[in-house]
Amino acid sequence: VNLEERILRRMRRGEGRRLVVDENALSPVWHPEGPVGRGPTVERVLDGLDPIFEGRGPDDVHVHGPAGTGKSALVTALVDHLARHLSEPKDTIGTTTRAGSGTRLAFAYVDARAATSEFEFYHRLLDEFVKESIPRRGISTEELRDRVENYLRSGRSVVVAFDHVDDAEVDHLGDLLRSDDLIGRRTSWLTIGRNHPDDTHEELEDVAAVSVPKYHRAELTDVLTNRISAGLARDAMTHDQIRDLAEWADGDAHAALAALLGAVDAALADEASVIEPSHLAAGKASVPDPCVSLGRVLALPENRQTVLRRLLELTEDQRSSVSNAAAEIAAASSLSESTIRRYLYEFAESGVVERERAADAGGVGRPPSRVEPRFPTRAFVRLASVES
DNA sequence: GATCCACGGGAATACACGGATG
DNA sequence: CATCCGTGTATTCCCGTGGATC
Repeated sequence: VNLEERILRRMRRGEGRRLVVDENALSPVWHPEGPVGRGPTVERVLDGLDPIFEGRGPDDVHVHGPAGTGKSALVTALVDHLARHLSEPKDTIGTTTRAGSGTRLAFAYVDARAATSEFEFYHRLLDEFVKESIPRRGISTEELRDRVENYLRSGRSVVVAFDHVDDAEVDHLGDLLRSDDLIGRRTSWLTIGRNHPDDTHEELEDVAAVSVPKYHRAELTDVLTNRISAGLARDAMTHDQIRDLAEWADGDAHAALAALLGAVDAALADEASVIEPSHLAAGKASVPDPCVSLGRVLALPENRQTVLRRLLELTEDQRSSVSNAAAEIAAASSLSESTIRRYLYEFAESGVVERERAADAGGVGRPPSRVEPRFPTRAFVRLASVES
């Protein structure tokens, strides 16, 4: 047997085995540089931002629409491109102003899921504006705020895209939008959320709203086809399967991608080279019906993600009460049982898990509640597998 | 020495149920 | 019968402490 043949044989084997070409392309929390479709929506957002093209700060805009409609994808791509074309290179803080260059613009994208405190918010903002790295310890929130103001002092205008405003509890959002100080005056907000502005924060009431419609089945099929041709081996999925997935997801791209990744996970566990119907079914089953977005779960601190991962390893039985689950998890964790219990209640509060009143076992006292995950389980395990 | 925030623990409150009380 | 009480859990709320980092 000659070398050529040996190599060809290896290649064939490798090809058969390689179901996934680029897992990133399949991830529900990854956004392509150029979103598929959504052209008219982009236009309407740009209409709202139009003054920036004349060097003025625009009025606030709120983009809203149901889950999985590509809001984040659209806005991240937009901010990215705008920054590339319209903003000046990042400055160091003390840099003196160039005279006579008109209003200077800067853009920032902040995810409320990650920036949960005022501190995190300003930190992220500075990170977007300024070249030098900002310390995370030993510096006060006030100090950060002052630095932001300082940055704005030289007449800059900034456009801040603030994503997921109604999804986490951002009580400081109100203060920010209403604030009368330099930050309030020189900042144009591009907020993104599920709800119509009237139902989100009172500060958003008069803001121009752009609504993003749900994907039609054909559009979602296109989105999926794009992702799949980039992420999976050729012919790993049939066109019918893709259509079926799009129909099942009912316009929710997030759910579709989460199920897809779940299906891929199942196929890999099977060492299969194509997605079988059973894999697709397993993928769908790994996305519960009321289901929080993967982005929210992955934005949780590492310790909590670990707890969630352990939770998924428990049997039905072990999840039959909060205390029970907490005890089981604590056994294999460095965290105390009481902390884990608190986490579980927090998860329930934010919808990441659901507490279901157990069919009462006739015991004395308040009946326990079973713990059910409400996030895409297989996709989560795949994406969160940052081993320690 | 300063800062933020994750941990951990415990107090307060809610709920379920059976039984006693009016 | 309606209400209250006691007991045992479940759940929520709150806050001091200390780690890690600047």
